[in-house]
Amino acid sequence: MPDLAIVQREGGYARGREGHVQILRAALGLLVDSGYRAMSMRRVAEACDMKLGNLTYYFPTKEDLVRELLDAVISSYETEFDAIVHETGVSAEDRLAEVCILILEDICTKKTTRVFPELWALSNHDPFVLDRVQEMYARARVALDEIIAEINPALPEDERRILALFISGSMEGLTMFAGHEKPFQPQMPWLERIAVKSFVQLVSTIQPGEMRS
Amino acid sequence: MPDLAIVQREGGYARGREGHVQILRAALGLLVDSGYRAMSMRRVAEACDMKLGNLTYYFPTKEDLVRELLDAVISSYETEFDAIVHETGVSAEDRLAEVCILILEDICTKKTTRVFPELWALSNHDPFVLDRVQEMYARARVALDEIIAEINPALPEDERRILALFISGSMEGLTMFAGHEKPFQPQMPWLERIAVKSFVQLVSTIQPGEMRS
Amino acid sequence: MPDLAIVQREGGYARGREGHVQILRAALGLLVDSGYRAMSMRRVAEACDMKLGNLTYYFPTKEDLVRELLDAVISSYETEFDAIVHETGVSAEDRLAEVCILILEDICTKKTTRVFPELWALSNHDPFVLDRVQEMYARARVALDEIIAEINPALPEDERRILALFISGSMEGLTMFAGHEKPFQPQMPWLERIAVKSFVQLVSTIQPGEMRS
Amino acid sequence: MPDLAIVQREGGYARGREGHVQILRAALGLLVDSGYRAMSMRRVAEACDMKLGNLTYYFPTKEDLVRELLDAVISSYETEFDAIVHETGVSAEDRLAEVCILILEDICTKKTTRVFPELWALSNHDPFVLDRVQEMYARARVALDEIIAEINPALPEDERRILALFISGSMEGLTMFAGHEKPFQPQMPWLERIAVKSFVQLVSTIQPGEMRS
DNA sequence: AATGAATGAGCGTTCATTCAT
DNA sequence: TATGAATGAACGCTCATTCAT
Repeated sequence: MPDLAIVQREGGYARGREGHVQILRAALGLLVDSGYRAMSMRRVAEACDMKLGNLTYYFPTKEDLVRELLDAVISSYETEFDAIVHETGVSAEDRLAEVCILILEDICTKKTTRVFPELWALSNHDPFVLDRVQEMYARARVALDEIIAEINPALPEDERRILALFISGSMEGLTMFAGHEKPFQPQMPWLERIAVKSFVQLVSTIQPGEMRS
Repeated sequence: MPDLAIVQREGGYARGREGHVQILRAALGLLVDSGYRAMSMRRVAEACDMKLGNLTYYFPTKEDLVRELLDAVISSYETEFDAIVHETGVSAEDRLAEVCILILEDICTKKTTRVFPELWALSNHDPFVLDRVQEMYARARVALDEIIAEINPALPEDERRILALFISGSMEGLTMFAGHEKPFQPQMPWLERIAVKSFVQLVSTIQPGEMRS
Repeated sequence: MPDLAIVQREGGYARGREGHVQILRAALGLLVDSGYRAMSMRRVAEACDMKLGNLTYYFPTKEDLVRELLDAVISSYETEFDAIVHETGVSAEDRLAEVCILILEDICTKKTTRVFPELWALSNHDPFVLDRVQEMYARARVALDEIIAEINPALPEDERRILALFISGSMEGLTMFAGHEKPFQPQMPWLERIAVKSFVQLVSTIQPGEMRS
Repeated sequence: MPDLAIVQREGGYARGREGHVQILRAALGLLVDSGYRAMSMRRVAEACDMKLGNLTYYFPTKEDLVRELLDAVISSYETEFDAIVHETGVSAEDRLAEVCILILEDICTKKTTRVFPELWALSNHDPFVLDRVQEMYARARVALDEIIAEINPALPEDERRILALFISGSMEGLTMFAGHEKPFQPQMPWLERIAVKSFVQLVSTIQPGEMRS
């Protein structure tokens, strides 16, 4: 079962919190294993040995469940990203490599390969999902942004941000090709080296104003 | 309404041939505007002023409709890609730039931004969709592959292929950030220049065996 | 494919008659192999390589098809029964045995085992089917009736008829137990001997008025 | 409304238990009055003043409903048969007569006349129904078997069983002719006397090995 | 004779939701 | 907290039938 960053709810009974976690875990499991369509209230209830009626006690509507699940999933990624950032005594280039490899390894996990395409699809038609997902990526880019600033201090802030966006997006795009059970999963190590080389080169050589030319 | 590469049905009356494309167009319209979940047989029928019973005359099962739609959508991209490939009197670097810009512009269209995330999500749980989508990307990489071979002839075939995969994936990953109505859509021109610079640099400088190190 | 006594239709084109037979045969095949529910207009059309529209040219409504099929099936049994009746130089008892064995063997055929329960079920809610089926059985009892008269001439006509009914019904009742692919099909030879012994004994020993006692 | 041997559900509220039997009764009513085809989920729901959605709460699939109904119907016959068996101080012949008359009277009830032909038809294409129905008849033959053993102790077990099968099948076969609203229903009393005479005579006079000759 | 196209009704099933217990 | 019961809408699909071509 995938990890979840459960936001502790203030108040409520002990069992209540447990129930919440149990439900979110079951929902995520269904999402990962069988896709968003399979994540119905009934199946979630069944997956955590709970009757449908009780599930609606915890989450009165499906939207409630989806949003809380979204928060939990995204928070878990955000805390992950926040943890990476600052290492001392390591060159900025090496730290960039580290961050990239960390992200690309994560892409290969079943959870990430399965959940994110669902989120991208949902975000096309649900502004709430869109906001939440973009917010998460923004947080993920903070680390990249800082490293880029170290490597290429001459770059203005807005250009740095676009650069981080490009690097982040670049890696996300490999999900569909080299993610979990995807045809090029075995080639992920090669892709990692390509990515790192390419990103370091890019960040090092790009000139202020070059992308505006 | 988005374009579709409709395989003209031989035989039948004109009315029937019209019905066929009408349905596919309506289905695509729903997929683009409201997502895969909204693409129900009933709504498709309604969207083309047709009764449900008649829709099942054209497409006995939803799977039939989905597959034919998939074929039509993907074929339209494939013919697009095939058309680009060979231009004479232009440097390989410029042609790489052209191909990349073409793909990145396409990513910004509503159709592409909306359809592909749905396909990525579907392909996680539907082997047929996975196959068809990967097949399409393989065709799309042919052009990149040929250009890479020109720029960097020393590169062995398998490494060239991974390079093309990286470049293609890189661009796809920008869909969620700079695609139609996405927060960084206005920055797509910058991203294009970053991408082109980065890819040309990567292809030109990478050494045989480097990605295997 | 089961035999059918096709009533030649006067007039019409050559192909028309062929079509009729072809359809009835296909319908019977479906009825036998998959039951009445599977005998839909669509499946019948498909089973005889015909488009639905054309099937409705031959049989405008399903009722038409069912009734004509019923006529054809039942006629085939009636002609079978009519053929048996008169043999000379054979004792009445032996002829009774022969008729019974013939009927019991017929019960074991796939066609009879499968079709008749459907007819019995249909006849419960469709007076037309009821009439037609009972008419057929009446014809089948004629042979029995004549033989009974020979064996036990003292028996009044109405009692003879009930006797024939009992004997006929007795045998029909074995369909569900010893018919085609039924659990006691291998024991049918034993049942035949029991039946013959029992019926001969019954017909020989029953006294006029005894069943009215 | 016909009788049903309802297995009381443990647990649940009274409302729910009522709903359960209400549904089974309504389903049986439809089966008896209008045949299996009319026993649709929608009509069953309507027949017990229930919405379709609620019916599927009690019986998630139609198969569930059909099987439980089958169990209830067949159980009611089985308990009936089991109750008959042992009477003391009555000759075996008289008990045979009693059992036969009981069965033949039952055949004349609307429920039996209507339900069993449906089951016979269904059992041709549904192994579950076939098993359940044959199992019921096997239970029904136990009583006959014991009585036959008393009347003709010399008969080996396997021959006794076939004899019981013949007698049982004989009577079942009268359903279509003398059952409820069938053309010979008024003659059922005559048929009863014929049957009893015939069966007693058969059981008494048959010799071991005779049916194997 | 035969196909193509369309309708309207019904089927079994799944679903999110609500509310009484 | 938790279960049981109920609703109403939608789903994909099959069907008998009709009619233009």
